[in-house]
Amino acid sequence: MLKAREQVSKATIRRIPLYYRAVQQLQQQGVSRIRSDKLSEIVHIPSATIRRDFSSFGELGKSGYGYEVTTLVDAFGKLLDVHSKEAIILVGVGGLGTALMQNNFRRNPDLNITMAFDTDPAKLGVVAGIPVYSFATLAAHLTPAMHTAILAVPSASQPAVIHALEAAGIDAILTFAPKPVACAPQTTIRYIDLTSELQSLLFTAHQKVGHGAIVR
Amino acid sequence: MLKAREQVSKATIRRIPLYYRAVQQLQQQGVSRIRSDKLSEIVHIPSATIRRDFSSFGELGKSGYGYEVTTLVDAFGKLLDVHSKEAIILVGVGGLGTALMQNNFRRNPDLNITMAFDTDPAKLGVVAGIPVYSFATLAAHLTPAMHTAILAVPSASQPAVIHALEAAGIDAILTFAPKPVACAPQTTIRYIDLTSELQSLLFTAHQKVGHGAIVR
DNA sequence: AAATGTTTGTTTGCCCGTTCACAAACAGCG
DNA sequence: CGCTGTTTGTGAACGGGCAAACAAACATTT
Ligand SMILES: NC(=O)c1ccc[n+]([C@@H]2O[C@H](COP(=O)([O-])OP(=O)(O)OC[C@H]3O[C@@H](n4cnc5c(N)ncnc54)[C@H](O)[C@@H]3O)[C@@H](O)[C@H]2O)c1
Ligand SMILES: NC(=O)c1ccc[n+]([C@@H]2O[C@H](COP(=O)([O-])OP(=O)(O)OC[C@H]3O[C@@H](n4cnc5c(N)ncnc54)[C@H](O)[C@@H]3O)[C@@H](O)[C@H]2O)c1
Repeated sequence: MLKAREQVSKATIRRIPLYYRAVQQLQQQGVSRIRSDKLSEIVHIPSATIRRDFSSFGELGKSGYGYEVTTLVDAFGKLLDVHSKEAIILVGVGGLGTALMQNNFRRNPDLNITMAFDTDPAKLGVVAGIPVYSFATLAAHLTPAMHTAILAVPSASQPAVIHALEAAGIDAILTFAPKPVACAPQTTIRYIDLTSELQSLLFTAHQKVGHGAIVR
Repeated sequence: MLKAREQVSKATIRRIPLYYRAVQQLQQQGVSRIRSDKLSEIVHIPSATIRRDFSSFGELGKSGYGYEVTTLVDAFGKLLDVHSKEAIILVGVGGLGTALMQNNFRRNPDLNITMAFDTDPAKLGVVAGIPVYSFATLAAHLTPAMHTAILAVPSASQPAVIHALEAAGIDAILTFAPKPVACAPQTTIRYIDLTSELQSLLFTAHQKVGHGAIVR
């Protein structure tokens, strides 16, 4: 059973999606049970860490046996709230935004970009089956059930866009523009900073004398 | 002066690009000196952390005065090896790959995608001024100076692609396909897992009762 | 030149996350 | 049913990074 809301560490939270993806794949392959050391080889995470992570959600496994795959799929699916579909909006239908719309997390039925917005009139219309509206009509198109936005706008536009999104009720934002923005207390922003990732990767790769590494 | 290669923590390394971007911007704005507490407001990193990070590269600042902006720009530029241009190759000219080529880190003159590869004959040619070659001709086009690759291929193709890249002398890889791959010891792989980022963002946003957060 | 005020670099303690290692719990089997 | 072998869940030790706080170092002012 799932534990009552205790305290799930941030590091663990970031690994849940990896676990979920792995056990889903196992289920599709017809594997019905899995041991922590075997799962470790698949996800490249130490088995001790896996067991500690899993135990923070309750007693999911059985000693001397392992974990029932369906138990894990159910548990993580519940945690990630897979069955209540997330209606995600996208702002900025440029190169990156278009790629995201075409892909649209198609492997994950719960994640769905349902509409997009742009200021450039040339971008309005339909892309990959998803409507693109004028950014000026943001408030008119949002429903109260929409909490989540992906941003692929230029850095310079970002503060104004975030401000408008917060006013429209969005409180979870994933953005590709690295400009730090002061946000409202209830808002969570995650930055994906591709340039920084590449630069720090190059730094570690150059600096490295010793052994190889997989960096997350 | 820059310290002899001591020990730079991984957490610090990930922040160098942020610092570099910030001080570059300050320089462009004509600001000639900056204090750690003022810089803190710009990059949203505590001033104590900033000073500790900076001090790991030597004594860059002056007490009772702050930091000379040009000193910082020089120091971080040297650290990130900004003046030796990195020739980066891209594999997988799909939606994401095309977006990366069009952008091509244009703000950073040192980062340059110089050629791309794909298996689909329809993708070959030139995109955004960058030649796209058949993936079968990878070895023929690479020069010994090329260490770095960005991957935007489907997860299923990834292991084979990484294997071929390693054989061709690539040892730093940034990839968007989340499938974990066992790599050679000298290779560094950084995964950008957009689906995981989004899912764990949703988890934290839902779980949150208290105050807002910026998550990196 | 001395006095004052400011800001750095670093020392210290703390917290979070990882890893080790083992007792307890269970499966499998005779 | 008892015995053996296996694997979990977790207490304990460890390590790394963060934040507070302060002495030393420098700028500035008188
Ligand atoms: N594509 C890359 O390789 C890459 C790499 C690093 C960082 N990024 C960052 O990702 C973001 C998007 O990149 P891109 O390549 O798609 O850029 P892009 O220029 O192709 O697209 C930006 C889009 O945002 C729209 N836009 C501008 N202001 C807007 C506003 N106020 N409201 C709504 N829409 C607005 C533009 O009309 C355009 O369609 C940028 O911040 C960029 O710095 C991209
Ligand atoms: N675009 C997104 O929103 C998004 C989101 C999450 C994850 N991803 C991941 O990023 C990666 C790329 O995404 P995309 O949307 O650009 O996919 P895409 O299907 O548009 O492009 C993939 C490209 O790789 C090429 N390719 C396939 N096998 C190859 C091989 N062996 N060697 C060289 N090239 C090969 C294909 O011809 C195609 O051009 C995928 O792994 C995807 O899972 C993308």
